[in-house]
Amino acid sequence: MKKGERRKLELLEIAYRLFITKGYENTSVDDIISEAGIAKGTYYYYFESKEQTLEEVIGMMIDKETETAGQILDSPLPVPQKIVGVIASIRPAPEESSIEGALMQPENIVMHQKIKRRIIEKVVPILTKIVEEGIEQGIFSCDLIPERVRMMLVLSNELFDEYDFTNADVEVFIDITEKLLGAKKGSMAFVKQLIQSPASSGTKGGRK
Amino acid sequence: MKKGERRKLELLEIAYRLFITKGYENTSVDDIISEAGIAKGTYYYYFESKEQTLEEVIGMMIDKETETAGQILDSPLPVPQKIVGVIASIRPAPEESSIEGALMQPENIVMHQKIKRRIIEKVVPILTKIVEEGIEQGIFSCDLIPERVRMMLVLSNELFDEYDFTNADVEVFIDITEKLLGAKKGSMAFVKQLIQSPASSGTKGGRK
DNA sequence: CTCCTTTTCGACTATCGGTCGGTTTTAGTA
DNA sequence: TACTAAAACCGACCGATAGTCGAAAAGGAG
Repeated sequence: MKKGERRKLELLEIAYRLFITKGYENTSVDDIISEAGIAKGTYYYYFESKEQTLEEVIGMMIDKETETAGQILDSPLPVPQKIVGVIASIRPAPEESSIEGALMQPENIVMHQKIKRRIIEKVVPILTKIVEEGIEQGIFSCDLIPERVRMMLVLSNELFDEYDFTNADVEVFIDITEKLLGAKKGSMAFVKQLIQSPASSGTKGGRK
Repeated sequence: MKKGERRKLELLEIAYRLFITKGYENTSVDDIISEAGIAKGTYYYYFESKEQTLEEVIGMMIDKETETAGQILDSPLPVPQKIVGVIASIRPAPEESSIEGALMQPENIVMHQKIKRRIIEKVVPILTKIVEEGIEQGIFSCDLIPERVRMMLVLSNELFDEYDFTNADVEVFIDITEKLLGAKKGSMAFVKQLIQSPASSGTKGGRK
């Protein structure tokens, strides 16, 4: 049936917006249904629980955030750019920065954490293929690729999700990436241009 | 006054135990007070909120988990062993594995995450000093030490907190650590002996 | 004893996630 | 068109839970 699916999508979008602006914990089911103009029963006709709604909202976000990564894999870009592109694609887009800002508020750790985990899981195979491509081209040289790729992703997530990361962090991250993949020293240095350290442009300093 | 502090500590210990066994979300304030044999009002005389109780419980756990790290710093162990010791110290002790097991249940992500963050923040300066010691001895060679140390901790936390990590993960982690600190290849290989991969001894395979 | 502070009490409130029995809409079918 | 079964919807109600509050003990210090 069509009707039902449209309604569910509508609810999902309302939930998405509310979860992100107010935080998951601070959004009540009543908030969602009053905004949608439906009754409690209707909500629970579409969702088993509030938690399941969160899970589906997260699914939506992940699909949105990872589809770019897939496109990059099939693009004709040079391998190092592909890697940067993929890592950048799972970072907040400029126009969504306010969203991601909200994502990091303390009341959203749950959602944030779940998203990160699932994104990594989905991106590892993509990045693995890219690295293998780089190895064939003689740019990289390493074994245990999925494991290495996973660590890269864990690091980039953990570091760049912070409120502020320093230029030194970026420096070290590039260094690790090169050594991790057995790339030539400096071959990833161009990343520095692409990543804006919030600490270097802002007035407030200090970690965390 | 003495009376009050003892009571608070008592409550904190009950909360600690319940949070860990049942999970933070699944532990009600009523659970805590009924176990302590006090009234609701008394609980809120000592704590502003349930959330603040969690914060204080976490503080306790962190003090306990990081005091070992401090002792290792001042011990006469060789530098590589010190590093392994520190990293191991912020991992679940064998006799506490059931506790940490509960820590990783889905209902405890919040607590778990908060703990990890704060432990890393506290351990970075300690590990930094150890690495500096290693540099003086010519074992390591690198700059930007706090940043590198932080990444090591982020990785070890993220990897070894998983339900299962493979031998390949350990392999790569060792490789990264050596390259990160500019250590000689193989100088950290002895770590392998110390870390038991749950995937290698268990029957169930597959990541996550 | 009196006065003040610390500690304790428990009934009460507000909110929230979730349930349930029943009603209306929709869409297919005779 | 009339009937029917399924899909969609409703909202009163429930149980649990975090947090409040005014008052009552408990415990000194003078």
